[in-house]
Amino acid sequence: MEDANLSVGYVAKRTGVKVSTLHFYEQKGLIRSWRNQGNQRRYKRDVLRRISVIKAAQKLGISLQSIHQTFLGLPNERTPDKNDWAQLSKRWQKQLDQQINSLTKLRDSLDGCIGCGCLSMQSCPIYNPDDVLEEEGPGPVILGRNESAD
Amino acid sequence: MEDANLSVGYVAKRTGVKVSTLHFYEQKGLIRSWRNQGNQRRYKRDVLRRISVIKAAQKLGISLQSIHQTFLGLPNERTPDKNDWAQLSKRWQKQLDQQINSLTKLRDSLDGCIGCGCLSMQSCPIYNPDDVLEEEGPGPVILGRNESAD
DNA sequence: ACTTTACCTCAAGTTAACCTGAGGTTTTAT
DNA sequence: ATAAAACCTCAGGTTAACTTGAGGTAAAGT
Repeated sequence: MEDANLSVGYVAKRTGVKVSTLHFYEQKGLIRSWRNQGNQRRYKRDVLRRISVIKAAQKLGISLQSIHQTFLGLPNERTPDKNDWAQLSKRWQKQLDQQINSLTKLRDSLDGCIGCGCLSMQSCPIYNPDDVLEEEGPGPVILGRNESAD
Repeated sequence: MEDANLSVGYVAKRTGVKVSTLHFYEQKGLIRSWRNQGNQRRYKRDVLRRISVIKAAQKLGISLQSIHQTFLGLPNERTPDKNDWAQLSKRWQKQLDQQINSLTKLRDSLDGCIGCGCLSMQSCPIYNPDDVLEEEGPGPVILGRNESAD
């Protein structure tokens, strides 16, 4: 009953993803399996959690790539325990916080900004909620009072 | 000075998108242009706002498709005015609100949930922050106290 | 006038995240 | 002992949102 060997079909049903997706994830290094006599995949139970974590992370807009990166922090030898997962959770919470923050700013400025006459690609909080000004270009051009901007 | 005819290059520089992207958007019906003598694209000034709105919406995770849909609400004959844009803004604010809500729930339940023993594909708030239970399948299977779930 | 620079079109390539199908083997159910 | 259901591999397809490139015209700078 420990470390049962689950079939793809079972895992697929349990997690709601397609078998092909499991193949895909395996190929991407996100999950692992061993093979039985007849070359069929078998999984440990922790694959279920892995997959649910993948799904969760995807909801946050995190790419498989970066999920993969994060998973590198998990132990390979032993089955990850609560602490291991909790750490991932922490990481993603930060990301989540930032995302919520960005979106909140965006929302708060949306009405005032999108409807106003000052929409600027370079300086508008809508376009640049937080962060990155576009690098290139001969200096910021502001849509503004100086030009009609509709 | 009204309804100036802007070139692709100018629009590209102003908005920070590539010329090819403008072609692409036009082909998708998101922006419009007319041609000059030499068959070159010319834009009205409102294209700038359109593009910034596209960018904004994309930050919200809204697809071009649905942006296109929303844009259908804009007047085609006349240049959209503040009211027109404000209405779009309203729509997206709702979506934003929901998104923020989802993410917040997700964040709040993340630590408690991902680290616990009850992670369930079907019922866990991580996996289903708000909404949709997976349709298919012979009834929800819960990872839980009944089975070791790591 | 001449040479860059900017545009144009159309076809094809790119990345992410999967899905589909063909052709063949293993398990499982009866 | 079979037939059906589940697997396997590998190649190629799909969608979104663009980007790149080839081959050629137009506009701008000097």
